[in-house]
Formats: sequence, structure tokens, C-alpha cells
Amino acid sequence: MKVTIDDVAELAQVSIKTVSRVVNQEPNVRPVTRDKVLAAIAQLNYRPNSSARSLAGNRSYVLGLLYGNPSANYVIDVQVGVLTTCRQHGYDLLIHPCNYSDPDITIEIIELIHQKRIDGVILTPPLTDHLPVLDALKALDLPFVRVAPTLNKNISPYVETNDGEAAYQMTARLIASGHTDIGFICGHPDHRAVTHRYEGYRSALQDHGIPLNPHWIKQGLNSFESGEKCARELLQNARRPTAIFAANDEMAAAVMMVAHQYGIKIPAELSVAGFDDTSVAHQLWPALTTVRQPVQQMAEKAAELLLGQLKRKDGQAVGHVLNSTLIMRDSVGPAAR
Amino acid sequence: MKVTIDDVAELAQVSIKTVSRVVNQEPNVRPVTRDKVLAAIAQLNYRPNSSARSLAGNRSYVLGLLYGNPSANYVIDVQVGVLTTCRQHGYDLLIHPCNYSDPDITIEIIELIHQKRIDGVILTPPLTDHLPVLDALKALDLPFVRVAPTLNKNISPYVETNDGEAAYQMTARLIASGHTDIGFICGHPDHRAVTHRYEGYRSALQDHGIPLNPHWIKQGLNSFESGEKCARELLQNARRPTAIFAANDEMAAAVMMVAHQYGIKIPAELSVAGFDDTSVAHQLWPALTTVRQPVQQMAEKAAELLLGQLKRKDGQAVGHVLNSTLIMRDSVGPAAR
DNA sequence: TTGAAAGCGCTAACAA
DNA sequence: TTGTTAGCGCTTTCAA
Repeated sequence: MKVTIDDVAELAQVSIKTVSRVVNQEPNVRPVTRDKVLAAIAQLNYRPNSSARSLAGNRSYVLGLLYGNPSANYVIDVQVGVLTTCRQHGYDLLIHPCNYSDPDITIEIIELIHQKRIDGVILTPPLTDHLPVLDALKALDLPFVRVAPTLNKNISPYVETNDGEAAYQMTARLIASGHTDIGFICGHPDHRAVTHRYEGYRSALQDHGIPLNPHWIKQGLNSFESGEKCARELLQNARRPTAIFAANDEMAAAVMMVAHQYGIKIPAELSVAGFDDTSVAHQLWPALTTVRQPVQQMAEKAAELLLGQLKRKDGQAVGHVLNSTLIMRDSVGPAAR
Repeated sequence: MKVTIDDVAELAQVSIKTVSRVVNQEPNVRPVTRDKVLAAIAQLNYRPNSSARSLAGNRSYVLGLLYGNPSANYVIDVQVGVLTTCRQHGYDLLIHPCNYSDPDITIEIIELIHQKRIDGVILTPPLTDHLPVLDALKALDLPFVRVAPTLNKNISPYVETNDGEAAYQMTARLIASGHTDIGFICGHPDHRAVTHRYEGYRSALQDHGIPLNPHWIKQGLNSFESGEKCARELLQNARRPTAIFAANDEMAAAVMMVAHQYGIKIPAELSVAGFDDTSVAHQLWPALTTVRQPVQQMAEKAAELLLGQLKRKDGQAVGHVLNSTLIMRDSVGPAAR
């Protein structure tokens, strides 16, 4: 049942070191020898024992995924992406949901890394910009890659999407549909990446010569409840925007709910756009126009960057950008006037 | 930086075996000795190297979590629950999302278990009732626990919730509100646990002397789209139910959307109830009345059962039941007449 | 109740 | 290009 490196070496008529070389894709093995070994491995269905590997090699072949994001869909997408890369490269993944507002978060993470001998970690927002954690990782000299960081981009490799541009494009679409009175509900200030979205909105208005109306810009907190509050403030007056762009889908859902309550028809009287394309987006009525981030691909890429860093021992802070897509559904229509 | 068992043994003036005994909570250590060792461990901040442990002990201290459930919220809740228990007991968790309709799923799982030397696995629906996988696990003699199984409950320990009763209670509430024309949208037949819900609905009607109207019972597939189709069938005729109970929230969301399209007011003209209390439930308008399963607690309990099984080497098929809760929101009202 | 010694299966350093 | 040897840090006999 349990096949070891010795069995393979014996069958292939080589030393265990040679088997080890083949398994680890090290150079300096004659193709003939390599083939012999590979054949033996296949015949015996040999799988290296990862505990023995880790112990001897002082590496765990385990990556850590740290996240404090409350969105289940986002987290699942990230997990799937990272796992895809991990599986391809024979690495395991340890997931570690954490509470980013916990003051002991840094200690917790250091402990985790020590105890599990994690080879490298991937950080997702909002942990991505958590300075104490970043400092601790630097101090440990542990390779890490960040997904969608906004701070100190030069300290680590990272992956991001063109949030700002996408928000710009969405705003431009609204303008193209005749809207000039466009409200915006900002995202949680702790989730810095989300602030790009506001910037995109702002510059689109500016580029189209539409003045910013501060009354129509509200500070949300990403939650449905916060969106509801902002929506009421935006919609309770007779003079109200003809379109509202929310920095995430949950808040956009809240806008739609408040509009329904006020008897405001969507999209006839109010256009609504969200951001994230969460599962709720197409379960709303009318279906929500929104922006989709390539979360899974970003996570895959992040893991690739991390593994590359582990192999080459470099820590160049390369950044990769993957594009978001506008998803036009039914909640946006021409401006009524 | 790296403290080993030898360091602890030296400081505590005992042999490494004694340290090992203390760490593993084995019997036959004098309290005095134990305290000495514990003090040394604390002083040095010693953490056993899990690779060495696994290698020597031929156990990985890793549990596997297998899931094929498409609902991100469900999966995240399960993960959090299982992780909670794992952390308490010093175990790690390997997550393994899989496609339950993949014909090679069984081989994939066997490979995974072999390769990672997983000590035991937790299965969630619909993998819970996947006979080939269950047989394979039995053949491997690998301890496993199932969450919400419906088939062959005697072959493994399991955790479940009182779905059927909850559905009964919800139906009874609808009846108490004056509804007698209650439609039901069934869940996906592959997700067997969901069929309990239909049973609950049926017996509630029966117990209250309301005849079953087969035209008002539709087979859904858990998806929003399937719910939409069923909802149209239920709502397009003038003679239509005054309440619809859907076997999950996504389909209930679809019912609400269709009702909105038809201009049917909720809850004035139609009451809607769902099941699962997913995040969409309170983002709908009006907020959806639904049933909440204690998913996280079920997962915690499942992991506890699994760890118990690992310790005691028994495989008694004990079952644990945790109760679901009715969440009454705004989508249910008195029957209009 | 405690300890000594022999591995677990692999990688790393060095030799050949 | 290949092999030999010595551990990695722990658990498991078995003995004391």
C-alpha cells in the first residue's frame, strides 16, 4: 500500500537521490535515467510523502490564504483560484479566515506561520493593506503576494484589477444613456480598493463636464443596511438623482429595495448600478447591472506569483492587472426627463 | 528561532519521550513532571513540528473537507465550523471542492486521501449521499462523518437538522395566517436532504385537513432559473395560490421576481417563504421569511464526531440533530380573501 | 513512571 | 551524472 522512494529506486535500479532529483525536477539527470525512474514511479503509483519532504527539506509545501473579507462569494472564488494553482504545483493550501479588526491579528498570523511552517501567504482585502501584518511578514522574511493592494505597492508582488477604469466606464455608460444626475454610494473606507471606484465615477463626470453634486455622494459601509440608509437620503427628496451607482452590489440591492418602497420604478424612473456581480445581482428584480471582477483569475495569478517567488527567491514587487467587465442587465435604462 | 523537543527535554530535565507524553496528553506522567514540562514548553514557546509528528506517527493531523455544494454561503459556514473544531484540537484542514457529477470523483478523492495522508474526512451534501464515494471511503477504512445524509445513515456518524419539522412549522404558520392555497416548489432531487422539506409541507397540510393540490406542487432544481419557471406556472393563472413555499431562498427570490413582474403584491396578495436564510433573504423586498439551518454548528459537531472517532477508533454511526429556526420577515402576511 | 534507541521517508551536503 | 551518508523532529517499541 505505501510505496516509498526506496521501492522506486530499487525498481529503477538507481539510488534514492536520483529518484529525488527526478521527482523534484532537478537538473543533471540523463534523460534515459529520468525515463527509467518515471516509469518506475508510474508502475508503483508512487507519491512522495509530504511529511518526510517537509521535515527533511525544511519546507512545508503549504501556502496560507489569509482573508478577512465578509463576502462568501468572493472568498470562495479566491479559494478556487488559489487551489487551482496549488494543485498544479503540488502545493497544499491552508485557509485562515481572520478578523481584521482583532488587535491580536498579527500575533495570530505569526503563530500560524511558525506552527504550520507555511512557505508563503496570499493576502486578500482588507488584510492586504493591514500595515502591522505586512510589517510582520517582512520581518519574518516570508514571501507573500497581495490581491488588490492599495498601499505600499512596492513591498510585494501583487495582482489587481482595473476597478477605477471599470467604474469610469460604467459611469460613462450612464451618462451616455442621458443621465447627468448620478448619485454614488461609496464603499467602506477600510476597504481601500473600493475607493478606486469612487475615483472612476468622479473622473467620468469630470471628463463629461458634469459638475459633482456633493449631496449625491454618500458614504456607505459595504453592508446592505448602510446602503439602505444612503439610499433613503438620496431618494427621499423630490429632487433626486435619476441614476445611482453603488460601490458594491449589496448596497445597490438596498437602493433597489428603498426605491420599491418609495414606488420609484426601476429603470424607468431610476437606474441602478452595482459592483461585484455577486449572486444577488441576478436574483434582484430587475436584474442588476454591475461590474464583474476576475476574482478567480486574480487568485490563480497571485498563487503563481507566490510560487515563482518561492522558486527564485526573489521578491520583486511585480504587479499584474486583470480586467473587470461591465455586466449590463436590466436595472439601467435611459434617463427619464 | 526553532525550538525542538530536545530543547524542552533539556530545560525540563527529562527525556524527550516524557515531553512527548505530555504534549500528547498520554497517561502515566507524574503531575510534578508534567508541570515541569509544561513550564518548559511555555518558557520556550515550543510548538511541535507537525511534519515530524506525521512522519513518525504515520498520521497527518489533517482532516479533509469534501464539498460539491454550489452555495458559497453554505460552504463558508461549513468551513468556519470545521475550522473552529480543528483549531481547538490542533488539526489542520484541507478543503477540497469537487464536482459531484464528475465520473472520476471517486478516484480523485482516493488519490487525495492517499497523497495527503488525510486522517479523516467530512462530507457535505450532495457528496454525503454519493454511494461510490462512500463505498470507497469504507474500503479505505477511513473515518468519515457526514453532514445531513439521507441514505444509509447507519454507515457513518452524521449530523443533521430537523428540516422536515421546520418545513412543517413554516407551513403551519402559513395555515395559521389563513392560507389554504399554498404552493410548493421542490428542491433538486439530487440534493436529497431537501426532499425532507417537501415532506414537512405535505404532512402539515394533511394534519390540518387541507387536501394536496398537485397543480400547486412544482419540481425545481434549486436554481433561480428553475424557480422562475415554477413560479410562472404557479402564478400565471387567475386561480393561483395565496402563498408559495420554496425549498430554498434562490427559488423564493425567483417567485418574488415573477410576482413583481405580474404586479402581484407581496405579502398582500401573495405570501412567500424560502429556506436557508442566505444573504439574499434580507436583501429582497420585502425581506424574505425563511428557515435558518445551524450550518456552522453542524459543521463544528461533525468535526468533533470525526476527531472522537479518530481517538477512539470506533465507527458507531451516531447521529446528532441540531434544530433549524424559522425567520419571520415581511414576505408572509395574512391570506387575502 | 520514565528513558534509550530505532526508525518514519525524505532532502542536503559531499563524494565519486 | 550519480551515489553515500547523515540528519530533519518526532513517535514507537521495548527495557528499566
